[in-house]
Amino acid sequence: MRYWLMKSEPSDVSIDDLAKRANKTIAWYGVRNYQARNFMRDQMRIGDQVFFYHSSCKHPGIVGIAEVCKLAYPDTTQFDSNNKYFDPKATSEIPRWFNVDVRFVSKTRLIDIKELRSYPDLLGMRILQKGNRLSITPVDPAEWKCIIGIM
DNA sequence: GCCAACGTTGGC
DNA sequence: GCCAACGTTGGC
Repeated sequence: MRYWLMKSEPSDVSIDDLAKRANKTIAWYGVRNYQARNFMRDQMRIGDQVFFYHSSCKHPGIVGIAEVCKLAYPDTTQFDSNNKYFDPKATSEIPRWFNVDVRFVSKTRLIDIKELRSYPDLLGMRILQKGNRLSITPVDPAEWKCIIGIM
């Protein structure tokens, strides 16, 4: 089982939105970066644990835990010309973008980026590197354990 | 709203 | 296949 950190803009989908959904589940649609796509498509397995991270907002940081509950399949938004994630180069025969489904596990207190930076054991996290923009990043087990420990 | 960092695009 | 230009991300 692997651990991940997945960013979402709370104005789009927040941890509360996830908790309120039917089955507490949502498709992680809208990823348009190949590296992040590959993580979902090639590496994520059912049961993988996810830190749910709020980004591009007033209080960026980890706000909850989710888990992968469905393996990657084509992101339906790529085929919808009315959707902002529409990709004219994608076809149902050759889809370009994939997403997993994630299920709500729990809310946590906000662990903001400043606090994350305050723990030496976490300084290697991808999310803390300058210029990092990847919306999905692996979290190593020691880092996961450390963060769970401070919750 | 600024702007550094980075991924993608497209002309050559 | 290089690389400049461009668009986007995301913390601040």
